[in-house]
Amino acid sequence: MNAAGLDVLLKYFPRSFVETLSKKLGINQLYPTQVEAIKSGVLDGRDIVLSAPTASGKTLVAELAMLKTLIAGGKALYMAPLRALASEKFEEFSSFFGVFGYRTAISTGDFDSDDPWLEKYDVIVTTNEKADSLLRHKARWFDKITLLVVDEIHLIGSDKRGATLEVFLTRTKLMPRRPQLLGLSATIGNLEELAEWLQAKPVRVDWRPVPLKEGVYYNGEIFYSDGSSTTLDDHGTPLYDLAYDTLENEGQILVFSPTRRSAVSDAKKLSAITVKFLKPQEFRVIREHVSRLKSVYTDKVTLELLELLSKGVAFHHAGLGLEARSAVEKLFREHLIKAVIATPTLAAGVNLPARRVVITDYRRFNVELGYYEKIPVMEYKQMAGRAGRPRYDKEGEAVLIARSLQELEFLLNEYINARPEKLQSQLASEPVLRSHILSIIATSENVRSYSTLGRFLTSTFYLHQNKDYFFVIERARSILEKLVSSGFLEVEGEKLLPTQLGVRVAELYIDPETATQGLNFFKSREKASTLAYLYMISATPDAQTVHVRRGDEEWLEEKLKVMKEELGFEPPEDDIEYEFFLQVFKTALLLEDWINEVPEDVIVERYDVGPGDIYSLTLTAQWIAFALSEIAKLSGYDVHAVNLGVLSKRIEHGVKEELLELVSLKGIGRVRARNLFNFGYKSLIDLAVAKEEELSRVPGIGKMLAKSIKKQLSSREEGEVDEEQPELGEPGPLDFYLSS
DNA sequence: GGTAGCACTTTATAGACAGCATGTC
DNA sequence: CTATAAAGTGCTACC
Repeated sequence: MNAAGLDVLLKYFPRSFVETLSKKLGINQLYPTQVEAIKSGVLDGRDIVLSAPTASGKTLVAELAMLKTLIAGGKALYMAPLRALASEKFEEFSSFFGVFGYRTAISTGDFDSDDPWLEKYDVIVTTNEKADSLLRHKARWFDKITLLVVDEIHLIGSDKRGATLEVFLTRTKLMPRRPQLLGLSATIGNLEELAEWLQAKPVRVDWRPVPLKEGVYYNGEIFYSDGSSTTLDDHGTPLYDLAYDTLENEGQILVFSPTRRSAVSDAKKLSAITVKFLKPQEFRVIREHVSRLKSVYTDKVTLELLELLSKGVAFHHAGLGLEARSAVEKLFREHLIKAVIATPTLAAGVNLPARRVVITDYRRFNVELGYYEKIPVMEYKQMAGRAGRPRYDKEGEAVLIARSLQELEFLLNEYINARPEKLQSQLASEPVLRSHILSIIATSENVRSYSTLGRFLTSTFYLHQNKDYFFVIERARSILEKLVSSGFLEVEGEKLLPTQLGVRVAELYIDPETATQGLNFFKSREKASTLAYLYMISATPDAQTVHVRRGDEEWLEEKLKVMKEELGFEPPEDDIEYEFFLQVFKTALLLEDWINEVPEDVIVERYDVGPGDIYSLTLTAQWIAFALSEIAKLSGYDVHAVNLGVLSKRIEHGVKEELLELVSLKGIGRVRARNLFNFGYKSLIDLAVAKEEELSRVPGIGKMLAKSIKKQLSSREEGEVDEEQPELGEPGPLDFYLSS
C-alpha cells in the first residue's frame, strides 16, 4: 500500500489524524471515489451529491467529511433509510470516531441515546423519518448540525417514503444557516436534476473495488455485456447450473427471488447442491447456531429455515424474525452457508455481498395494482451491485436468467446495458401531501399562510421537476379545507393556524386521517370492547393488515357471527368494502390472540404469517394505539385514553393486563412473565419478597435472570432520580425564513 | 379396492418508517 | 390491465 495515498488529506487534517487513520484504522490509500469527492470539495464545505456503486467507499467519504466538520467544532447528522442500516452505521461510526475521541449516538424507533438528549454527541445517526420527526419536535440541537449526510438519497423517488425525505430536505434547504449537505446515491438517471434542486454539485463515480461482470444466462451459456460468453455444465435447471459453478469455485451465491414462497422453494431445491460443498467443521458451527435459534423460535417457518441452514443454504425474507435474519446474514458472511435466496429485503438492506448474484425473474407481481410489472433498472442495478466481496473475490458477477432468445436480447438491452431511470418526486399523492402539509404548518412558525405555504411548495423537488404549480396549489387547497374541517387547522383571514390537536397529530407522526377516524370512533361511543379498539386501529391508513386467503373467509364469518356484538357494528354490504373489512377483521383477531398470550407458533399457523410479520404488525398497532390514546386524552375522551394506553402496552408485550407489571422488568417477556405469574409471583412486590433461589426454579428463569430481577427491584426501591429533560416549546432554531 | 403418477385447476403474490421510555420472541 | 410457481384436485392406469 502506498502511504502517500493519504497525502491529499494533509491539506485538511492535522498530520496526527492522518497517521491515526493509517495506523489505527488501517486506511492507507484513498479509493477513486474518495479522491473524486475530495476534488469536488466535500472537505472544503461544498454541498455534494455523490453517486457511486455499492462498496465503492462512500462511507469513508462521509466519515472524512464528518471528521472535518467535527474538528471545526461542528456536529454531523447521518440519515439512513432503514433501522438496520442506521444501526450498522452506528456501530461503524462508534469505532471510527471513537478513535478520535468523538461520540456517536443513534436515534431510531428501536434505540434512542438517552442522556440529556442528543445534544452532547458529535455524530448522530437516524432514520429519515426519525430525522423528520426530530425536526417536528423542534430538537434544540438541530441548529448545531453543520453537516448533513443523507445516505441512499435516491430514496426520494420511492412512492411510500420518498416524500418524507423530500419535505425534510426542502425544510433544511430553507434554513437560514443551512448545514453542508452530502448526499450519497446509487446510480440514477437524473443526478444532475436532483443536485441542481439541492444547489449541490453532482459527482458521478463508476469505479468499483471489485469489478462487476453482468450477463444473461440462456441455454447453458452466460452472455456478458461485452459480447463474450462462458458455457456452464448442465445440472438440470439454470439455477442449479449457476449454483454448482459458483460453489465449485469456492464462491457464494446470492439469489433474488420474486416471492417468499419461491424463495423458500428455491432454497429447498438448492440444498441438494449446497450440502455437497459443506465441510464437516462448517456443519458443526452451523449446528451450534441452529440449536441456539431452536430455543428462540419453534414456529414452522423458522424450523424450515433451520433445516436448510444445516444443509448450507438459507432463504431470507421479512417473515423471518430479527434474530433468524441476522443469523442468516452472519453465517453467510462467514462463508459457512453457501447460498442465500432472498426476496427484495436484501436488495436495499444490509450489505451482504456474494461472488455471484442471480436474479431469477425481472418481473414482480404488484400487490397493489394487481398485475405483473418489470422491476426498475435501478432496482436491478442495486441487486447486481451486491456481487463481489471486497478482498475475497477478484470479480463479482450478476446474472439474469432468460427463458427464450428474445428474452435474452431483451434483458441485455433493457437491464444490463440500460440506464437507470429518472427519479420522480412522489410528493403530489394526496395521503402523503396531507400529512406533510399539516406537519409543515403545525411545526414551523414561518409557514402560516396560503402564500408562505405556496412558497414552500415552490421550493420542493416536485415543483423543480414539474412546472404545474397550479395543480399542486389546487390540491393543497383542497387538503387545507379538509384539515380545517377536521379541526387540525384554523383560518384567520390569510392566516393558517394549527390547533393544539393539529400540532399533536404532527408530533405523533400519524396520518391526519388516522386521527380523524379515531375521533369519530370516540365520539360515537363511550366505551368499546378490546376487539372493537383493535378493529378501529387496524382500519386506519397507518396500519398494516394481513392477507385473507380463500379458505379464511369461512372461519372468519363463523367468528364474526359470535363476535358481532363485541365488534359493535354491521359489516359493510359493498363487495370491495367487505373485502377490506375481512382483512381488518382478521388482523384484529390476530392482535387479539397476541394480547391474549396465544403462542407465536399458533399465530403463525392460524394466520399464515411469519414471526417477523407478527413483530412488525404488533409494532405498528402498538404505535397507533399509543398515538390514538394521546389524541383521546387531548380531546377529553378519558375512558378511551386510558383503555388505549393499556392496550398499547399489552400489544407491545403481547400479554393480558395482569402481566403488565411483571413485563416491565428487563429480560422478562410474555412467556417468562406468564411463568412467574403461574408460580404465584403476580406483582413486583411478590418478586421483591421472594428469594433468588426460589425465582430461579421458575421455568425460563435462570440464576442470572433471578439475580438481575432482584437487582432491578432493589434499584427501583431506592427510587432512581429521573434525568432532567430539556424544556420544550420554545421556537426551534430549525425554523426557516421565507423572506420574499 | 387402493394408490402412484400425471395432468389439469386453483391460488396467492415484497418490504417496513414513526411516539415514548427503557431494554421482546 | 402484461404471469407463474406451488399446492390442490381429479383422473387414469396399474397392481
